[in-house]
Amino acid sequence: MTAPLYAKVKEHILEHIRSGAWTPGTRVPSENELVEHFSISRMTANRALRELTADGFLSRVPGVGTFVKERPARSSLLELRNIAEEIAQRGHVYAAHIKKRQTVEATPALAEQFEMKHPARLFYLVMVHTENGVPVQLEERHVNPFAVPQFNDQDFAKITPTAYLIAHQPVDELEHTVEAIMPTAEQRALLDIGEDEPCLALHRRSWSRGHVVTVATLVYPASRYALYSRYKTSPSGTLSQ
Amino acid sequence: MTAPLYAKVKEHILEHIRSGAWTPGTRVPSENELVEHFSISRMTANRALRELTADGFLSRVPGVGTFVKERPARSSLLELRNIAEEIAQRGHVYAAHIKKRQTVEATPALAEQFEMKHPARLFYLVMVHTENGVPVQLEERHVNPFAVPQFNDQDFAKITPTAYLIAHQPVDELEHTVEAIMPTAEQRALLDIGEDEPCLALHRRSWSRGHVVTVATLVYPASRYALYSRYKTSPSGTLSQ
DNA sequence: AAGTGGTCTAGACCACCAG
DNA sequence: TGGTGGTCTAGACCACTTT
Repeated sequence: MTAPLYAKVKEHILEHIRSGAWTPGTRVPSENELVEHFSISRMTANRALRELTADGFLSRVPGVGTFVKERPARSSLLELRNIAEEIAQRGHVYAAHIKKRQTVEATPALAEQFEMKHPARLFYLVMVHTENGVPVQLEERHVNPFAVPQFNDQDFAKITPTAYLIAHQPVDELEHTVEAIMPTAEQRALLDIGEDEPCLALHRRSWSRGHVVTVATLVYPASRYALYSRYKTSPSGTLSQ
Repeated sequence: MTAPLYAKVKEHILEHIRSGAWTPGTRVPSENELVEHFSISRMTANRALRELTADGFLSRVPGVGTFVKERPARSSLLELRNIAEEIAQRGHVYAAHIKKRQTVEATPALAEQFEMKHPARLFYLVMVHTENGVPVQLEERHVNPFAVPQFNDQDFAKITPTAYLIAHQPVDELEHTVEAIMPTAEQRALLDIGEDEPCLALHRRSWSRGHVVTVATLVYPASRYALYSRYKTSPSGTLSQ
C-alpha cells in the first residue's frame, strides 16, 4: 500500500522543485545526505536521483553533485498535451484568459474543414494561455456542437479546452500542420509581442468516430516557445519512408 | 573504457530484438537466468530489464515474466522523410546544391549536443534543396565521423544525406525541435528570400546504438513549406496524457 | 512449491573533483 | 584528502502467478 522508498525520495525532491524552493541550478542533497535524512541505503538514494535525471529534472556531475536542471519551454508534437499541466510541471504559474466565446455560422472554408455537407453553427473560442504572466500560446478554436454539445458551458479557467475534449471524446485521428508566420496586428496584441517577431502556428484537427470534433490554431511566439519531440523507434525500425 | 555490465546486458537483449530473433510477445530471460548467463548479481540484471522497460522495449508482469513489447502505433509529425522523394512525388524537379563541406573541430556546444566527453572533429555540411529551381530547404548538418566514417565521401547530388544516413545506420532515437525564426542574412541569401520572411527551423538529432550520429538544422521559408502530419491513433488509444 | 518481478540493504571499489 | 557520483555484489523479504 505504502509507496516504495525510492518513490518517496523522488516525490520529496519534486515537491521542492515544483514549489520553487529549489530553482534551476540549485544543488540537491547528495546520495549520502539522502541516506542520512531518510535512513535508507545508498542504492535507494541513487535510484531516486538516477530516475529523476532520466526524467530530465536533474543533472549530475561526477565528483561535484546533483543539480536542478534548467527546463526549456518545449512541447511534444506527438501527443495532445495539456498546456496547463505542462507549465505546472515546470513549476511555473499557468493562467488562461478568454478573449472570445461565441456561436458562429460556419464559413464555406470552415464547413469544408469540418467535412460538413451543409454549413452549420459552430462554437468559437479565442483564449490566451500565460506562463508566469507572459502569453505563450494563443488558441483559436472551432468546435462541432454535434460532437460536444456541452463544450460551451465549461469554465475554461478551470479546465483547458484540450483537456475537456480529451476527457469527453476519444481521439481517433489527428492532423497537424506547423508553419512559421508573421502574426497579424490582432495576434500581436493578444500575445503582447513586437512587430518583428515571427510565430509558430500549429493547426490541429481531431476526429472522433469519423467526425471532425475540433479545428484549432495554436500560435506561439518564437521567442517563448518551441515544439519538441523525442522518441525511440521500434527495434524493427520502420521509421524511414 | 569497457561498458558497464548492465549496459552490456541491455545491448545483448536489444540485439535479439533488433535482429528479429525475439519478436513482440516473446519472453526474454528472467533476472535469475541473466544472473547465471552473465555471472552478474540480480540487481544488475534487474537494472537492465527495468531500464529497457522504461524505454518502452519490454513489459514486465510480476510473477510471470518479462516480454518483448508490441510496437506502439507511433507516427509522427516528423518522420524522417527524404526530401528528394517528397518533391519527386509531387511531380516536381528536385536539385541539391552543396555550399560547404568540411571537417571541423567541435565547439563545446556541439560536443555537448553530440554527448561527447572530449571535443573531436566532425563532418560539416551545408546544402540547399530546390524544388523546380526554388530553394525550399537549407540543410546544415554535423555528423559524427566515428559513427559514419564514409559520410564525407558520398556524392550528395545522387543521394541525400538523410537517405545515406538512414541506409547506413539504424535510427534508434530521434529528437526534434521546431521553432519559428527570422533568418540570418546568410540564410536569406542561400534561400533567396526577402528580409521580412520568417522561416521554420527544424532541429534534429538522431541516435544509433546509443550514440548521437548527426545533428542537423533544416530551415524552410515560411512561404514555401509547412510540416504536416496526420495519423490514426492506436486502438488502445493511449494518446492523451 | 517453485519461479517471477519489486524492493531494499550494507557493504565495496573506482574515477573524478575540490580544497 | 574527503566528498561526489557510477557501478556492482550477495544476500534478503515480499506479493504474486503458475504448476
